[in-house]
Amino acid sequence: MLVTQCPYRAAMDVVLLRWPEESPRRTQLEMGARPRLLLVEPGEPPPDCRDPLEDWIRLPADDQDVRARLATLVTRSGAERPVLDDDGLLWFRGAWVSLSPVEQSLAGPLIERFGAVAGRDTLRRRAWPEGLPSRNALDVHMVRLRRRIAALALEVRTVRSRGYLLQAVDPAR
Amino acid sequence: MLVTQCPYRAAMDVVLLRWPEESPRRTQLEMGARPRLLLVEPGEPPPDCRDPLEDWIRLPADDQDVRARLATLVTRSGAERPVLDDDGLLWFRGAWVSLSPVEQSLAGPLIERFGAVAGRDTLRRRAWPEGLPSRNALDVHMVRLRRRIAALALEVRTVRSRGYLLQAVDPAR
DNA sequence: GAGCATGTTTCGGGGGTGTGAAGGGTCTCG
DNA sequence: CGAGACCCTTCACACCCCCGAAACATGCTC
Repeated sequence: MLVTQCPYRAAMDVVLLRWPEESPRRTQLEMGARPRLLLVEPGEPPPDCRDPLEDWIRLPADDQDVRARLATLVTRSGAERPVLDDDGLLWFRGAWVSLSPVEQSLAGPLIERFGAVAGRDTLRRRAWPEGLPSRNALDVHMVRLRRRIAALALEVRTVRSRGYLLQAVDPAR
Repeated sequence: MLVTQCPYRAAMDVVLLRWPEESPRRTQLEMGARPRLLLVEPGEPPPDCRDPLEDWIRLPADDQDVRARLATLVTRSGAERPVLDDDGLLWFRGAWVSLSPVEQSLAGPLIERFGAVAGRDTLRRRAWPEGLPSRNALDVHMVRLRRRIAALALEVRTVRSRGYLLQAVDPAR
């Protein structure tokens, strides 16, 4: 039996932490691309937030204000998808890798169905409309694509006898 | 040669507007991709900000808090770019190096497309409209340009069979 | 002459793609 | 329970082409 998972992309939970007390944890969360809201102690200078997945609010704060900022972070974290630009660069969270022509063809359907399964047939037809060159060409190119996108914290997971699924690497793991 | 001033690219101004009074203007600014900070009147519910170029703050607010949010928006909007001045000096983050004529021609397209790929053909035509002197003249000059701009923490990255991409060196690496 | 800008040659590294082969994991059928 | 079929992963290799970089040559300017 397969692991039953939420079939749509669940927005990631926002982590609340105190500023500046918990600053080490902030760095750690940034590495994992986890959305976070810094609660700034009265009198302390506010942090320098460059990451769109980070926000802060001055204490004491309105409850509705905190909720509004949390909602924004949830929206932003759930909306982020990889993008393949016209120059063959795959962008994700501000970083990029360059893809070879075949890899671009494969990445297309995977990105369109980001978080859901793209069938092997779909991928085959997109990369080789004239027919597959050899029996395992798709598999080999998938290995190569996997290795590349690992640098962006993306992964391709196999769904046996169905196809492949592109998703962000779970930072908790 | 006299350098009179640093030609910093003016960071795009952040527009301050009152919320919810000036809500029509907000839409207008969003269309124009202008960064903006909404000043939320006491008691009013905060806006739903999805755009990374938008932020809000509850009134009354600390002066340092407003400045911090403005600074964040400036950073996000004014992705700072290198500038090539009329004297052949390439400026970036307050420092400069001087470029030879050919290097200036090459730097032009790279700066215009800062962060994206500039095609080899584009670069060739810009530097040698009459035709490339030899097979790998472009490569050689690119090596020389690379060496120079390294002092500014800039780098040219190759995108194989497509062209070159100019970007700031990632300090995390 | 010293130093710089530019062009040219040459060697070598490494990417992009296809192919064969070995091997592991899972399911099914006897 | 074991054998085999099926699906997928991974490695190693071959081939071609793109590009990097050093070294050298030439001409120009101060």
